[in-house]
Amino acid sequence: MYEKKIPKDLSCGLNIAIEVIGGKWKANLLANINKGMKRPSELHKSIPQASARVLNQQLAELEFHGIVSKKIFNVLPPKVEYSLTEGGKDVLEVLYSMKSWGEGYKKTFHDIIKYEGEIH
Amino acid sequence: MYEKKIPKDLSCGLNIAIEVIGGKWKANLLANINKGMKRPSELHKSIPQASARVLNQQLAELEFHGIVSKKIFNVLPPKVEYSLTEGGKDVLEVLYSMKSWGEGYKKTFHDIIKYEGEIH
DNA sequence: CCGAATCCTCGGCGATACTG
DNA sequence: CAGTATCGCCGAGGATTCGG
Repeated sequence: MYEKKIPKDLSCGLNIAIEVIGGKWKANLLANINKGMKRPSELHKSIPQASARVLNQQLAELEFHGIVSKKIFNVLPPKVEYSLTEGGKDVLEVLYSMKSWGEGYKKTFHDIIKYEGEIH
Repeated sequence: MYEKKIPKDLSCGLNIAIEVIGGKWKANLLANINKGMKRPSELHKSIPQASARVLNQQLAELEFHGIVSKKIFNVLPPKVEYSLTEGGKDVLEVLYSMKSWGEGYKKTFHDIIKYEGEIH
């Protein structure tokens, strides 16, 4: 279910990082979980661009990789909460690094995107 | 050519980082360029899992976003070299962060993958 | 060697409906 | 509310060809 068809060189730490947190929405999910949004419906609200189904898949992979843990409450209506594992908290450093760079790059980026809009 | 269909919230630095360097092979390309592999054929050899065409697309996006610059030599046979721009060098910090985390996570990761192989 | 153009395949993802 | 199953579309990306 979680097999990747493309055999990357997984002896390199960079590739492992890409594999584990490089998914389309994984960094966002982790950031939101860290902010305290733990339930699937909350996460979906904060990332409406992706369907609940896809977010579930990404969360399942994160859980499989040991980055988040899933707690299921047997109540009605059902309740599920995700949280970062101890090991998962280490990836926050990576997220901070990405966010920090992105903030600094924001102006340049938006200038480029604006230009792109004009030539279209 | 470079438009993204999915409108993310681009006011967040994290999303910008994902947008610019989150492509499937971009981090690898940047790492290899930084290592001194500058020609398309070299890059393709170092990342044989992706076709030359796809690598070209990713490089074009990196160039469009101002992370790498492309130098074309008008000689026969043709010669092209990519290099990091001044601004592009800043992303190396992010790559280091990812690689560092990945190295630390390597053992756990491979244990999980191994287990996955067994249950298949 | 570089890369544009073409064709074609395949799987990611949305939509919907259903169960617990 | 959470999660699975099914269907169908669309586009990313591989393979190939050609031109410079």
